[in-house]
Amino acid sequence: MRNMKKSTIMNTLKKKIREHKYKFTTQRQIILQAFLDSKENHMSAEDVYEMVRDENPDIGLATVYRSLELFTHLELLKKLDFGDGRSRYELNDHNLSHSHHHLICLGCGKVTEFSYDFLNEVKEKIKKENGFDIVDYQLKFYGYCRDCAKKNQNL
Amino acid sequence: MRNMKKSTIMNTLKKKIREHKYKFTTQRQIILQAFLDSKENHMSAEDVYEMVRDENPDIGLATVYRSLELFTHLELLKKLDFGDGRSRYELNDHNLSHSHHHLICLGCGKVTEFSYDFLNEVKEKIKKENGFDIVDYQLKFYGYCRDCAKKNQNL
DNA sequence: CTCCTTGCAAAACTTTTGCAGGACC
DNA sequence: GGTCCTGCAAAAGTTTTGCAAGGAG
Repeated sequence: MRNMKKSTIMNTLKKKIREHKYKFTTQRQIILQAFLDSKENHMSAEDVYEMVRDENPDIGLATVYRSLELFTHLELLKKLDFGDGRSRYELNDHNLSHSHHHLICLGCGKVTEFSYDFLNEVKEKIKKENGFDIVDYQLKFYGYCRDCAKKNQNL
Repeated sequence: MRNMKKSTIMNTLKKKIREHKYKFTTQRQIILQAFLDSKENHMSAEDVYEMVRDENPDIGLATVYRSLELFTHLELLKKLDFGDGRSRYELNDHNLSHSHHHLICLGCGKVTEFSYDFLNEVKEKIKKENGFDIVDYQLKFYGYCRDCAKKNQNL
């Protein structure tokens, strides 16, 4: 998905919203556009609100929250938690078996992405042992990034 | 750790608190005891507060929050997030390579625990590729438990 | 005795909600 | 035109903080 043209992605998102009988409003489009344009991959509601105000200063924070909730429900976004007291969101690339995970630095708080496929082998095991059907999963690693590991050595 | 006598565990926790030059106050002991006694493995601050008031009605909610933060910092507890808007805590059994993960049911919200070791193989890879030193990790699976999967079929 | 810790109350934040007006299809 | 959606403001809920009094070592 990251390789596609932004306008193509927007059309896909638009289609998904309409398929579910929701309206593709200006506000919803602007919010989705923010995710396509942002360099920050993990935006909080407040981050989105600020980006979106540049485009349309009249938009309300409640609308941002309502849209993020809707988009998460429609699986256009994934809701993440990095333990900093607010929820964060990223575009959902619908690639379950090749999804990425997050390396969260305990020193500087930086979040890096990391690819590693392991779901399929575990999925079967969990189904058999627990009778639990996995739809999605989240894997977070906590530790120290290169820079912070270096700083720790100097203490 | 789950197999040890509670009093032995409490002594270990006490020792750890004192090692770090913090005081082992009555309130801190009562809060830790709540974790040892609770049948609920994943307590929110409010859950802890309610358990603890039975023992000492004068304890303040702020004290609970401050203690949970301290214990997490000392790695006596692990802070978890199941996406229900409040943080939850569990005893940290310091068994990184045999740690457990959580199966969160999207139907009924029930959280089940699940053991699966896979850290060691990934740890090296991440160190080499990203220069990132892993200290801890959290793995959550979202899906449908046996009961809810059955209900879904009947729709 | 000296700090660290606590309780209380207030504050700070994030997120949710009610409602009247507006926009989409 | 009917219904869904938005903005505003207020509310709700969780977590944090300031401060004076109290307790542990």
